[in-house]
Amino acid sequence: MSSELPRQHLEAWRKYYSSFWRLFAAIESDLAAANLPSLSWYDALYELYLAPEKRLRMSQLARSALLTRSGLSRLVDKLEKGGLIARRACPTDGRVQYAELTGKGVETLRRIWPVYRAGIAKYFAAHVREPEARQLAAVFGRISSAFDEVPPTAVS
Amino acid sequence: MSSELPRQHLEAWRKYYSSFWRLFAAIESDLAAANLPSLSWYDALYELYLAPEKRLRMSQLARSALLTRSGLSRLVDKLEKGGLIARRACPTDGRVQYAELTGKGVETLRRIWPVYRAGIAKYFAAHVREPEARQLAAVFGRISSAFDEVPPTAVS
DNA sequence: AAGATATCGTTGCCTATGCAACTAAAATGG
DNA sequence: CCATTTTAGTTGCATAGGCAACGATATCTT
Repeated sequence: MSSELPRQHLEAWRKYYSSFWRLFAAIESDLAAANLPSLSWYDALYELYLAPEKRLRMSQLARSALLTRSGLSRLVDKLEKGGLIARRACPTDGRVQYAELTGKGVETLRRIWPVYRAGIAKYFAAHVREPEARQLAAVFGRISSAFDEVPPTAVS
Repeated sequence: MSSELPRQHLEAWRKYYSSFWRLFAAIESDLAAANLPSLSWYDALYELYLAPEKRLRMSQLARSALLTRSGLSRLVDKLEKGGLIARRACPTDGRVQYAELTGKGVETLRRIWPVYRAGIAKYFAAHVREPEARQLAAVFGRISSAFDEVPPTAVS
């Protein structure tokens, strides 16, 4: 377990960390200014949009949308109240609920995207050259997928 | 205003975004497991640690710690209650308050750092080669500093 | 097949933090 | 030098989201 942390890496971390918060705040602020829902709504809707039949189990949507199950449950309440998704019972397992994207949900996604895209372009992409973008995708792909590895079964 | 968003850049954004949340959650979770304060405490304490005389005005600390002034005000309440900082009035301007790091604050910073560093190493640095780290620092430095530019004076 | 255990989603409760309104203290300007 | 405006920090109120406990259902064990 490398608790080693070279100077360059620490520097990279610090800039990564602070740039993220600033980017995030700037984009959220643009969305709010346009009277659009926040990124957490977008994330959940988009995951459903990508899913087969535009629906996912609650707990899987939670994972995809980077929330806990309880957090997701409440988010789904709001999305459902707004008519953006519908809860559907699973016919074969009485415990599971599906969240299914509605037409209105798709429409909302389409209203959010232009503003979100503009934010990504303005605050992020404008400062990243194409080869750098490829590199970032590669590096963060590795970092992210390390979390997907099978969790060590108790004592690994 | 390039609302243009090339494929590579979008891909980089998505991975950047999701890897950040996972990293952040993992590190926070490690800190909580070690009975240590969260990153927001660390960030504020560390900014004070770097500051001349280990103190900053509230509003400047807010900027540095990536919080709003109101959020910072409450954070400072807790840090003060824990004896990690002290509020000090400014002798020349009755409106300003300084937050000043105490010895106990420094000590807390030192208790947090090993766990934080291990998290950065394990979840982030382990997946980043040295030249990549340099590149990340450069790119995120550019992104971050774009936010420091003089704000456009009303109509720019 | 019945009891024990595990899993899924929801809910109670708590904390963090943002916005807008407020107070006090400067700064400005007439 | 008083009146207005600006600035710094704090506070009321609201929302987001986590943890742990719960109820319902499914799976496993004997």
